[in-house]
Amino acid sequence: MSEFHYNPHISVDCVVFGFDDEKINILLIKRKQEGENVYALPGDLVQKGEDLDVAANRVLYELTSMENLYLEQFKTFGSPDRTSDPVDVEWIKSVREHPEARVITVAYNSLVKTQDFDYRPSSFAEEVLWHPIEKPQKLGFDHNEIANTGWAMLREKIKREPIIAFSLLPEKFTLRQLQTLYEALVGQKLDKRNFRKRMLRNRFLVAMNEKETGVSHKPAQYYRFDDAIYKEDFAKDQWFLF
Amino acid sequence: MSEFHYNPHISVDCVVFGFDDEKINILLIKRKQEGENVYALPGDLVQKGEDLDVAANRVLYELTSMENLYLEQFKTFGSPDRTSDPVDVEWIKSVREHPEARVITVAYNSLVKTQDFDYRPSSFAEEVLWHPIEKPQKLGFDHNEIANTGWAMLREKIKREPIIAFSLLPEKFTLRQLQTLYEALVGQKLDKRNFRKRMLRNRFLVAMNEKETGVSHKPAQYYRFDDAIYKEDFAKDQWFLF
DNA sequence: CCAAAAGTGTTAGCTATACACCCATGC
DNA sequence: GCATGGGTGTATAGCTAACACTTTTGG
Repeated sequence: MSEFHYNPHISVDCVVFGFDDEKINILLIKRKQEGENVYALPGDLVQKGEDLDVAANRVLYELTSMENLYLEQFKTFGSPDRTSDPVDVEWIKSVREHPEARVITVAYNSLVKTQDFDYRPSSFAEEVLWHPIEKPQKLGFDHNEIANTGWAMLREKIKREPIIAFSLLPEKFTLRQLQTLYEALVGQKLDKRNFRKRMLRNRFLVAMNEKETGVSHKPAQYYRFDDAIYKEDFAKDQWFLF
Repeated sequence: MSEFHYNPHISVDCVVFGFDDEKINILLIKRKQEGENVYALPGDLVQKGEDLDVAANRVLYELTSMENLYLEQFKTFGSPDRTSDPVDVEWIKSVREHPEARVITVAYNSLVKTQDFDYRPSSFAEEVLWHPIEKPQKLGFDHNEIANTGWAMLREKIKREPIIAFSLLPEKFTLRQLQTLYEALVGQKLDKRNFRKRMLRNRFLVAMNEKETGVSHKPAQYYRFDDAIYKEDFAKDQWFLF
């Protein structure tokens, strides 16, 4: 594949986190490379004249077939020696037209439900996988640094805008689901009664006329997230939980 | 000046805020350009193989002679049409070797005391000035967007790490000075008694054996910021004010 | 009837906010 | 002695955190 229409100096990398109703995972690819198993973040060069946000979506699509997720830029990594590991250097030589070029990379974050997206490796990705974030995994290039920074910044952001969390739940959800999600995000257990008290103060959380069925215990109330009420109450800045 | 050693696609822009003991200002340059007075952020292309953080410091130095300030990257701007205003296009043609190249720019933030730095225009800067942030000022390129984003992100950061604020005060300072600074940062007046109560809970704020002199009112107690106590008390995450 | 998760209230300590007067100094 | 900004306390309302038992369902 010719690369004449790529900007040899600028790449994007995508740090996609996925909630599987239990824990948070990170989306990785396995590179096609002789005799080595190298995991990395999905990322590649930007095209000439291509908007960065557009590039992030394209690159993720080309490698994983995932599309229509909300990617947000969080940091640009540009130290000249970010690609110095011999294994990485060899790989760059095999795929890049200007392997010697110094590349800065603009990193993007996303947070999705794993089950909302099908994925399938293509281009230089041999495999695509969701890797649990609690389990350490060595990545190529400086991708460990990028992924760790991305996770830290995403958590900071959720503290400021917890609304993000609701996008990870189904239309109707129970308070237990919401609490499990919050616990995965903050990385610690929370008190059930206090969690409910605080959460239910938020008017945008509305009880539905529906309960769980088919569970072998007291069925839980379903709630939904009301976007209109949310906007009304929090036009400006206010926040409760955290 | 030849540009063969510059990377034609990557630039840095510096959004430097300065506190003058009263209000917050932003550092601007006036470009040397025929018949137009164009204000802009200090910024320029990155050199080949140059670390981004290094480039930000170099560029700021070359344009303003300011050095040794702490610049922190906050966002990268890369829409293909960020430089479309005819006045900007003309200017680019006059100084760049590859005027047609699409440039993404990595933006850096800083927050300093205005009186700590001498400045003097050089390179393509005709003038360097501190501009009060309350007064709107049209800037070249997409620099208004960059400056506004930088200000918003700096304020967010100070909420999370208010320690930054102390770097803007002299070694010894009064609580009134501290309060004036906080009011400039949050953009609103605060209650004097409550401010003092909360602030003085912080052990790292230590009273000195010294008071103001030569003022025609009750002289104020001087305080200093104790870095060791700060680190001890807040090794992790805790914060009070805000 | 047993297991499993849902659902529910109270208390104590702390934090935020609102608010008004006396004090020390220079001129 | 007067103008100026420094410095101080209290009361109230709201929030956080800790903690244990009853309810509803399926099997």
